[in-house]
Amino acid sequence: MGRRRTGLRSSYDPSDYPPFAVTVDVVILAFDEGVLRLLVIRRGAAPFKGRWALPGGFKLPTESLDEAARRELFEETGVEAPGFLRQLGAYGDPGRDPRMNVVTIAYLAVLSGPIVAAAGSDAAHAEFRPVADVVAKPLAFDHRRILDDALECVRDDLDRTGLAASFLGPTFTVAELRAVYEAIWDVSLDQANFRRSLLAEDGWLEPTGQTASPGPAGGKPAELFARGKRWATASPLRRRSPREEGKLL
Amino acid sequence: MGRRRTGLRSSYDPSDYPPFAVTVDVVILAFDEGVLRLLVIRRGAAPFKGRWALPGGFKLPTESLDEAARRELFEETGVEAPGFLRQLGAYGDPGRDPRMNVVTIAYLAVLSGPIVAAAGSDAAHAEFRPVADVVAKPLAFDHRRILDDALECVRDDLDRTGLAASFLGPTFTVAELRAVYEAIWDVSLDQANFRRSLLAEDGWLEPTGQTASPGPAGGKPAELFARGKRWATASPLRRRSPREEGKLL
DNA sequence: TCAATAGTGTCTATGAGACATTATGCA
DNA sequence: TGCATAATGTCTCATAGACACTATTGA
Repeated sequence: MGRRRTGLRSSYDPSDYPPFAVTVDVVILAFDEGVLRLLVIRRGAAPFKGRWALPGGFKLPTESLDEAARRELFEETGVEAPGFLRQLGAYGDPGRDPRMNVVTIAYLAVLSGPIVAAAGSDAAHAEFRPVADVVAKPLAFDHRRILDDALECVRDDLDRTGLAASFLGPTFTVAELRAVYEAIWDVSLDQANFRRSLLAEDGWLEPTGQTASPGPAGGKPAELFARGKRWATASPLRRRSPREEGKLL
Repeated sequence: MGRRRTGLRSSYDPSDYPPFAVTVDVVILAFDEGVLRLLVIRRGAAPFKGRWALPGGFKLPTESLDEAARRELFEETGVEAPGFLRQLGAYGDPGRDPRMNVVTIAYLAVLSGPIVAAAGSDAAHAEFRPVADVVAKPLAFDHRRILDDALECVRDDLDRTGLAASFLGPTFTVAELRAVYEAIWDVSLDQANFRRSLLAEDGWLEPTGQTASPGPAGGKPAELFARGKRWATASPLRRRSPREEGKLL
C-alpha cells in the first residue's frame, strides 16, 4: 500500500515531498458591443514563443490563492474590484510546463462594463481579443483547456449566479442584458418574454428614471436600469436545460 | 507593477519561485440505508492530533491531479473505479498547514452502492462516518471548509449531473433513488411524481424484470431498475431553484 | 412618413406538484 | 383481513414561449 500519508505529513524535511511551483492563471473576460473578449498575452520567449497565453504568475506563500488572482488581475488591468471572480480549478498534468513542475490554479474574472482601455498594461504585450479569435488558434501550455473550461463555466454560471449583470456597468438597458445571455448561450431570446420575466419579480432591475440614447439606427430610447440585489445570489433566467436538447437525439 | 510574469517564467532557477508541497485530499462519500457517509481519518500526530481529517497525500510529478486522487482513493478504500470523481478546487491559504507551504487540490469521490467494508484500510485509522456526525466536530486543517464546499457541490451536482445514480449499485428501486435526492437535498419528494418524471423519458431507468424483496415492514415488492445511459450526462430532476425560496423573503 | 427599436397584451402548451385511487405482497 | 408499500390516475396552477400589437424616437 506504499508510504502512508501521515508518515509523510508529520515530517518537516523538504526532501520528503516533491516541490512544485504554484501559479495562478486568470481568464479575464469583458463584454463589449455584443462581443465577448478575453485578455491574452503574446508570449515573447520559449516555450510557446509567439502564442497567446493567459495572464498569470506565481503564488506567494504569504497570500491566499484568491489574493494572488486579484493581484494578477490588478497588475494586468489596473482593475481592483472585478464584477465576478471565482476559482475554476487546478491544472497539474505532468509536463504541462516543459521547464518545471508547475501546478496552476485557474481563475475566472469578469470586468464590469466595456473595456476602459488596456489600463496598467502594455498594449503590445496584453490585449483584449474576441474569444472567437483566440479559440481559433493554439494557445500556450494547456491554456486552451483552461479557456474551454472557463467558457463552459461561464455558460453554467449564467443560470446559477448573477454573472450576467457582472458584465455590465452600473446602469444598463434590458436589451444590453439580453445581449449578454444571447452571446454567451448562443441563443436568441424573445425580447418581450425576456423583459417580462425580469420585471415580473422585484430585485433584478431597479428603475433609474433615465433613458439611454438610441443607437445609430434610431428607435425608441430604452429605460436604464441598475442592478438589483438579487443578482448577488441567483439568476433570473434558466437556460433551456441541456437534457431537453438531449431529447432530440 | 513589480516583477513580470514572463521574466519569472523564462527562468529555470528554482530559487526564482517559492516552492510548495502539492497534495490531493479526497472527500469520499457513500450512501447507506438513507445515511450519507464520509471516509475520515483520525489524526495520530500533531498538528490537529485526535481530530478527523480527510484522506490525502502528496501529488507526484509523474502523475496528473486526477490520477493522484484515484491513487489516494484506491489506497484508502481499495476501490478502483468510483461512481463519480471530480475536482472540487484548490485550497492554499497561508498557514493552512502550520508545518510548511501546502496547496491542496480537493476531490469529491462517490462510491457506488453501500459500503463494502473498509476494504484495504485499517478500520481503526480510517472510517466511514455519517456526515452529520463529522460536521458536528472541528476537523483538522481547513478540512471543514473543504467538506462544506464538497457538500454544497454534491447538492448542486445532483441536478446538473447523474450524480444521484452514482450512489447506488448496479440495480436499485425507485424508492432508493428517491432516498438519495431526499437525503442530500433534505426535502421530501412526492413518490408518485418522482416515479413519473423518471419513467416519462427513456434512458434513466432500464427495467430488469426483477423485483426487490420488501423491507421488514412488508409491502409490495418494488421493481428493480438499472442505470440508463442518460445519467452519464444529466439529471432527470431539478431542485426547486434556490431563487424560489428567495421569494419568500 | 417610414424605419427601427422599446414596450405591452394575449394565448397556449408544457410540466411540476397535490392528492386520490388501485395493486400487490406479507403477517 | 388488514397493513404497508408500490404503482397509476387525475386535476390544477404556474410559467415559458410564440406572436400580434402599440409606443416613441430620429431621418
